[in-house]
Amino acid sequence: MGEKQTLGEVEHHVLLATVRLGATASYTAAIVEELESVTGREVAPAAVYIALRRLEESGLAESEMRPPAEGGRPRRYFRPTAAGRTLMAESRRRFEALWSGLEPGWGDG
Amino acid sequence: MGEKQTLGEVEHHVLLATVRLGATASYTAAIVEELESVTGREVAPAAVYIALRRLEESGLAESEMRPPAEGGRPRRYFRPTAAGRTLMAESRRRFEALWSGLEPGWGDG
DNA sequence: CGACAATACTAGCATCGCTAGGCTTGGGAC
DNA sequence: GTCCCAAGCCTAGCGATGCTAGTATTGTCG
Repeated sequence: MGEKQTLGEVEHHVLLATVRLGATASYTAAIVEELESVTGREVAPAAVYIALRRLEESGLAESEMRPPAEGGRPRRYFRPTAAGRTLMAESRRRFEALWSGLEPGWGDG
Repeated sequence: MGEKQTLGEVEHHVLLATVRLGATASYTAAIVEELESVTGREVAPAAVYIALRRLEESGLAESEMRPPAEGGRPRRYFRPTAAGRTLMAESRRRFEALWSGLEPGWGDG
């Protein structure tokens, strides 16, 4: 049923951030910070959180509540499933195929 | 104000196809064929057409009806505006930043 | 204890992705 | 010419995604 074929841009970014951060650091606020620092674009925590939950619904990510090692209130940590990783890789392959032959900076002026 | 900040995956693909095809070949059916041959993924002509029209509404693409050089009924030819090219380049930069440090095939297994 | 800060979470709307069609028109058969 | 067909344009409308504006919960510190 919920066989998704495409990832939205934010969904894709958010999944990539969970990979970059790893299992011990990928909760909402850290993902927001990672995305802003790597891409330079602001993103609302709720947008990230909702994207993650909807990805979980469609089987592309999974999560668990867990108190951080340093102590403090429990957070929800996310990571992509195998299906999520496959879809990310396919999406990347499609973009690279379309970009190939186009100079990286051709649209800048 | 229609100041778009992000491109959907299909929107982005479709804009890239218009660039690849150039001004004399970028009408709906040709774009569909280009996308399928380059990305290997099927896409409906109407999905492409609607994406292009919505991009035009938000100032990221422009179009005109024109009979093809070979003769035949007029077609609508599309191309990205400067704003569209800028947004494509920014979106690409964000993806590459997030991908950097991750092997291209890490999600394949 | 009470206030504060961090974080999870929800509601709801605008935009995007897609399917299932209908409409128009050039060109060929006759 | 006129009838037909295929190419290709275009629309309606629904589910998925992106985002804003919040509320709820719970550690920690004074």
